[in-house]
Amino acid sequence: MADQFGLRERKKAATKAALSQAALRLAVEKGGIEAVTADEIAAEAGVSTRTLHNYFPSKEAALLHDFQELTRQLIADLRERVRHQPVWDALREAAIGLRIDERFDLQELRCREGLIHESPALIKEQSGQFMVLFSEALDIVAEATGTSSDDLYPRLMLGAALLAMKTTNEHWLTHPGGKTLAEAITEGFAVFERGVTQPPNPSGA
Amino acid sequence: MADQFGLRERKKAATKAALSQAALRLAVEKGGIEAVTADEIAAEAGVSTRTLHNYFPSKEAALLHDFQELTRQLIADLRERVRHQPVWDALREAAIGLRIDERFDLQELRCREGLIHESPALIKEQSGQFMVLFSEALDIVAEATGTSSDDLYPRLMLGAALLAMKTTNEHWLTHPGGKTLAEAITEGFAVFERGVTQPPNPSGA
DNA sequence: TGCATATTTTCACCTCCTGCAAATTTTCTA
DNA sequence: TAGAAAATTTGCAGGAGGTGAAAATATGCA
Repeated sequence: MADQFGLRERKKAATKAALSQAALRLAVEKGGIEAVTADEIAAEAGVSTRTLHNYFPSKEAALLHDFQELTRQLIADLRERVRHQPVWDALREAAIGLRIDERFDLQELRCREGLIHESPALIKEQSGQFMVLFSEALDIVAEATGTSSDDLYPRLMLGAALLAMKTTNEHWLTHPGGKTLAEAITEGFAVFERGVTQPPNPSGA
Repeated sequence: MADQFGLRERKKAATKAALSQAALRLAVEKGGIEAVTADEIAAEAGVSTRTLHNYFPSKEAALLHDFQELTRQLIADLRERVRHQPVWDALREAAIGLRIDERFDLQELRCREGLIHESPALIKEQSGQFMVLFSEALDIVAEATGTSSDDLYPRLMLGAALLAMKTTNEHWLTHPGGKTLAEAITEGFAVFERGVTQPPNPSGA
């Protein structure tokens, strides 16, 4: 944990990013991650295959590196927010607070989204990461609501929040309808606030 | 599609079941699916390794065979129900209609649940299957609500329903609190009907 | 029964991923 | 700054997963 910004840590971060970029580049080029081997990705990034697997457990994980990073931030932010906010608000604002629209290249995100959508392996990897996120966040949510992580309610609430976040992000990315991402997320969460059986509000898509 | 009940089809179903059972048995025995090889499962079921992969793409898929079957039934049932029911009700009643509590051995389900919970590979496999289920059901939901499957709302509603189904099933299985499964599912769905920010009703867990 | 069809098996092959130890690089310290 | 100490990268070997193709076997039907 020390050395947060030492040269060593920065080089490692750079290598990770290079591997992730290489995976994305090659996958787009060849029309699917399954058409790319781990060897090719490593070569493209200028490291050995073994090094790729030192950083990532699989080529799919390499491609999803940014998401991994986002979940880390989400968890950290959430942990702070629940100290002075109702959990649901904390979840929504933490989702908005990621500022995906401002911090990432949308073209690149859309590429990745397309690749994921087409690849069973990537879908599984992403889903797996979401489950990890769910587990970690569940402890936070349960504690913040004074319930147990064994209870049904915190699971449903957290699940709804992650669902809203993922769904609205993807939808906004592929169907940008003049709204900002923050607005889209807010609307997505609102659906669960007023009850899913309530018809969507007039201004919503 | 012909020969629905021919000897051939029944033998294939039996082999599939045998493989699935073998996978479960061995995984429980060795304390995790990762401790079991595809070869062992095939041997236990009395077929060649290649045959295992003719039936299932992976040993994880073999272990989750029952769930695969359940999703097929859910889709079929849902397709019928939306013809004469509001979508949300159709989703809830289709979930209840699976009658998991009556048709499966609970001990066995709990074993599987435990194995899944412990294994990243199984979590991914199950999540992947859920995404397939989501895709197929989405077309049904979108059409039934007169919306497009590109729209945000049907995705959120369906997602909420699947989340409620999965979460309540798991919770009921591991924390049977005197309620029937149908009651538990109904309560899970109710959370999304009244809005997740509403406190759980007095009688709920 | 004997032919047509479907299933199972064998086999070769590629890729993924991990452990381990050697080699290399970076950092620290005297 | 030289050299020790620590961390990173690499090569290598090997187990396991998974697929294509063709041979072998089993099944269904006229």
